[in-house]
Amino acid sequence: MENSRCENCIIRQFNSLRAMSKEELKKVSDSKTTKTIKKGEPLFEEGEKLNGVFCVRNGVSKLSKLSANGKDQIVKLATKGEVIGQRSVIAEESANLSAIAVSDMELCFIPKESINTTLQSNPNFTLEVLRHMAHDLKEADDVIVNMSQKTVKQRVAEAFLYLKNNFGEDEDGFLTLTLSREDISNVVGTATESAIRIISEFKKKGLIHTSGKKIGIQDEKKLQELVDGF
Amino acid sequence: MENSRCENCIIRQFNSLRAMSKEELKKVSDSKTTKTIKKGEPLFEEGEKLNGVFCVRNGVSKLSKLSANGKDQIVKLATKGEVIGQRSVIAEESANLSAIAVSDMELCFIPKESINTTLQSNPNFTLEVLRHMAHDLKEADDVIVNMSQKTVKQRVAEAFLYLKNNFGEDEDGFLTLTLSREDISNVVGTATESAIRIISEFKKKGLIHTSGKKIGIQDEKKLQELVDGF
DNA sequence: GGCGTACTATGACATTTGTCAGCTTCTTGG
DNA sequence: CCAAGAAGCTGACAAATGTCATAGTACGCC
Repeated sequence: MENSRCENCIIRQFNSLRAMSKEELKKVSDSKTTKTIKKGEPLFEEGEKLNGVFCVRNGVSKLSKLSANGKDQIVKLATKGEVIGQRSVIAEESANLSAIAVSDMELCFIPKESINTTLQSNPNFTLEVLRHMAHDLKEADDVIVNMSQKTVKQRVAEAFLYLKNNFGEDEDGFLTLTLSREDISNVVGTATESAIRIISEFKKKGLIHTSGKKIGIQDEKKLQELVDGF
Repeated sequence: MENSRCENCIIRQFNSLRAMSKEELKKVSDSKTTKTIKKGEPLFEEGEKLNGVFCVRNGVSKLSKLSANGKDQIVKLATKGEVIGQRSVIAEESANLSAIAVSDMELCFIPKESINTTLQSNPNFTLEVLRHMAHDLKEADDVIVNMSQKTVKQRVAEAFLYLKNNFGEDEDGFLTLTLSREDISNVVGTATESAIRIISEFKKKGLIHTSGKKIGIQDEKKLQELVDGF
């Protein structure tokens, strides 16, 4: 694959790898491998030992955890530029979450040795990773509050706005990232039927429009008001 | 206060400060101040700019966030040995959560300059902080799953087991950390009345016993079964 | 082009949880 | 020691959400 040297990779600008030195990047680039993962296939599963991290070049992965009642809860959606699996590698634990592609993906796999060596020697890189993790932690705290204090309807509305802000819309005004109804319900933390019902309601009220699985936002303002509790 | 030099502080063994060098600790110790906070008083409030971090020597603080519906959600309980506020200092953001003492507290305030200097120069320290944050992030992810997939009853049961495992019991078999019913409901993410009702039910079923606000665990096994969904 | 499977949709109903109202019991300050 | 406010408790009811059943729809595969 051309242009596949980390030193030249634009993606890198968006994640902590930008704090690496030229030499460190060179080593990473030599040790990395490129992977293609099809929609629906796993990058890794909960409980698995990770031998490195994944840097997303293209596509989207859901990070989810199976709960006792047999339902998956999607904790995060990771996209272009994000690094997946760093938490487990840093804590030297097996994966707490499963990572499954929700669209075809292209990613680089970086062995943990490259990461660990740099973590121990380059404080700038470590600090950069730390800042990213601090950000993730804040987001996780916010999700906790939303989950426990907002209604399902509010969370569905919020999910749509999130999808628009983070993945954008296509030329026809539909959300670029199309999730199945089940995935939506797993993001929101509710039964699939409940999510579908709310989608129908939003459609009737003119807040969104749909075409097959695709969803488009029609009245962003009202959706936002709903999220904020009027 | 005697024995108040960081170099001699036992508390330090439990948190990332243990990765500091002798000289760094000396500087921290010279710049730190000791504070006493009474039960119910805030360490800081959501949105406030933090000029440093708090190292807990004694007592417990709740970290919570106010949601749009006017209810507090308690995201974490921090106790002896834990460092509060590091996320905000590292991300250079204002506090995302409020910290309020749930028992009388004794803590050290460490100005952010001491922290930031060490973060930039001592990779061991940075890595140690990173590991702690990775652990917090995992816990937060687990809370998200619990919040969205478990019933209120399961979460209440889990909260009691958590309180026992993390704060212990007194000689009479009551949980050492006594929370108000409202705080319990804010941990669990439910209405106060719902929490009270479930406490009554657990009492009737012989899972717990109470005396005033104090709660004691009677049948840990059954509580655990409840959490796991029978 | 049609068949089968998986996804979407909707109704009916059960269960869980929240809200409001009123009462009781602590706790605290004067 | 008493008064008053806060916290705990309970019932009745409403609202939100989950579950089960069933039917329609899309889509890949042969």
